[in-house]
Amino acid sequence: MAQPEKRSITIREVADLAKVSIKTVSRVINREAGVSHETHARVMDAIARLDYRPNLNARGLAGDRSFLIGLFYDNPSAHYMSDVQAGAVARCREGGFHLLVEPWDSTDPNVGDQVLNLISQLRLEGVILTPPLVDHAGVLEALRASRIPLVRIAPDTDRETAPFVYMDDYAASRQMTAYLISLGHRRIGFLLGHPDHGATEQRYRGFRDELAEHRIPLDPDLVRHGHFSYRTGMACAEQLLTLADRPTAIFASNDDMAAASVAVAQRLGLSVPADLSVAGFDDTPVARIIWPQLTTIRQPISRMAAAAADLLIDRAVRRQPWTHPMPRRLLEFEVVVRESTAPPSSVAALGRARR
Amino acid sequence: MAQPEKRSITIREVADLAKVSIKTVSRVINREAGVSHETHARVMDAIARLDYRPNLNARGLAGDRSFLIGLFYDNPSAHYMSDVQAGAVARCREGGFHLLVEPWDSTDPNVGDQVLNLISQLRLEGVILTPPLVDHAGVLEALRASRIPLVRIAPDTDRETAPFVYMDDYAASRQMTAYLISLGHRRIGFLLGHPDHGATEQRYRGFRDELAEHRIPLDPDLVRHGHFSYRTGMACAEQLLTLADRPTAIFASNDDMAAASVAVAQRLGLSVPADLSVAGFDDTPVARIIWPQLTTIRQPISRMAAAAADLLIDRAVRRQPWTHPMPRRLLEFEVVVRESTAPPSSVAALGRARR
DNA sequence: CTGGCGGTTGATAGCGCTCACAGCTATAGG
DNA sequence: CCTATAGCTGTGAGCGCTATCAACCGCCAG
Repeated sequence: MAQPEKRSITIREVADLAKVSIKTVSRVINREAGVSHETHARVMDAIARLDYRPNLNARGLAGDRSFLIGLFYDNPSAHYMSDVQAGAVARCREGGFHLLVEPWDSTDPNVGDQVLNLISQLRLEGVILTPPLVDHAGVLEALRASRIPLVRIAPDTDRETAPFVYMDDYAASRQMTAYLISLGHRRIGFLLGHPDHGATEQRYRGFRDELAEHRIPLDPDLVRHGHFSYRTGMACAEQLLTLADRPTAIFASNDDMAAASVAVAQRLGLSVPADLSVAGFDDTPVARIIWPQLTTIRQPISRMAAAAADLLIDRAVRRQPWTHPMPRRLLEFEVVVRESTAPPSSVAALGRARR
Repeated sequence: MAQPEKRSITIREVADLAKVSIKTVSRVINREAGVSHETHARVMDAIARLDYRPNLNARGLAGDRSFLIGLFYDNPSAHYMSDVQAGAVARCREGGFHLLVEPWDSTDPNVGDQVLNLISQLRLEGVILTPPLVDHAGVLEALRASRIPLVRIAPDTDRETAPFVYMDDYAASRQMTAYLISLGHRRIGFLLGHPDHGATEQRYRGFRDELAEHRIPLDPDLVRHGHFSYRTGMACAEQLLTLADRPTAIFASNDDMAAASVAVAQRLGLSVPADLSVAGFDDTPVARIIWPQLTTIRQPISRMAAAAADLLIDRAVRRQPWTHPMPRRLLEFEVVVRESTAPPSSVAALGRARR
């Protein structure tokens, strides 16, 4: 069965139709200056009439480009990655770029090599790195060796060497802590996240400093080490809630652990938020799925990713390396108050008594 | 600051070092037959010594290929997409391909055009389509017009025109229904999914047919229309559970609605599973995050995606169109029994009485 | 009238690879 | 001895685009 060979339109045909040289068409495609208004219009018309789409492979080969940006990750959170991806893809599309997603196994000792291989084959024009891969020494080194433009999302270490985008975990944590204190809580439990994750320390510091600011002593019994997972959250919450002098509120480093705390509380016959307030961090879908819905911090995940893509595209288009100091972008978080927090029952009782 | 210009190794340098022509190197790279063992070894050695990585742009331009497979979606479920992506990426990497993810807005009337544009620019070698985009007429038509190889995941309509991978929603639904019946449930509520989604009908049919098989009459009051969302799930569950003669079990078309049912039940003071059994569908992370954990159906999502990538890569490598009948792959689901289901209290009481 | 200059356009040489086809060598067959 | 065949390797022409640099057209200053 003979296929009607589907040769696609090339730049030459456009040039012929517009009665210009291919170079001029190329100029128009690449938005170069120095094309007269009239010629530009004629070329655009020809492009539209022929439904011409420039071949990216050819553009890439001739110009040593690829119009591809890589999103590298090893984050197990589907929600986080889907937000990142949405933000990055949207921005790429506006800029005429495409997103190539590549998961990496950060425990694989050869991951640096594999990264190098990918990059030199595909000629990626930039790479976005997400936590926790963003702090992986091997990957970072491979990326630097290949001199590929790189933007990091919420990095923890080595912040001077490459541009990054971030939010202020520390400030967010302080703000949430301040909110719990303003409700009247004094005994607040804190659930730490995974020790390898940079945000863990930031969030804890924010909590501690805000307590100190209010001259509330930090009870070490009320601080537990989880790993951001639901399972570890349950264990921590159980320890906290079976304490003789249990906390009136729990601030968990992420929503999964907060959700676990709610579940444990309910199983122990405690009502949330009447007997226990629970606050999370991240505003993942879980926060709205459980009942009561979680008070939490909304991270600007997709906006961070968009900003990262933005930096990369800008650099690729200008074709100029970044200069020191490396650009960075700070994006705003938001404290989202829902149903899982309320004044502690003692205060509430006081309130009722006063009436 | 003068950059030491980083020219990369080309096929010519490999050829020189191996003392062969570039064509022979090309043969080795492409695993073509007809290269003597000795020559092959010499070339491989040169490649390794120079750390040569073929330029994909050049390979693509010369051979009219791209080594790129597109994953097109408009599925709002992060978990679903992340599973799909994981399966597809893994398979692509094994085959030397790369995954380009492209979300589309299926409500945009121009989506067909945009798809066409992307494809002709990037020369994708194949596209994987996920639900519900998989049944979008405009996208499907654009894809067919561009004659690009296409594999659909769990399509509903038009199943003859392109290869697809799927699981048997109908059988899964019957099996879950049978399980509930085997526990002793007779009044079982059913929560329908989104009417546009092909699986909705399949799952409902499975439920109905299994009831019929056991000669259990279908009470129309016990069937409610949700839209796969937590919110609609709550509304439906509320209606069901405030019925005078409420069901002893609810089978929800997906986990979100099942989770909502659990939440509503608990708010109404019903204990799950003692007073109400709840079963879900999909085995999303939610199923394990809520308490009690959901009995549900595990979809082979990432294996479906891997199978889809597999078909595409195989076709790209063979460079032969598929022949009728189009290939299809059926993958196995799994009923995952957790804590949200148990015999109805009447039966349990009976059980206790019998002891 | 000449030279110079900004604005615009075109001719041509690759980019690094694959493909069609030609050429070479060694062995087998007539 | 010549030709046929098979196995392996090389030659040269592009793929569709961008980059370099030259050419051209006014127009103005000297």
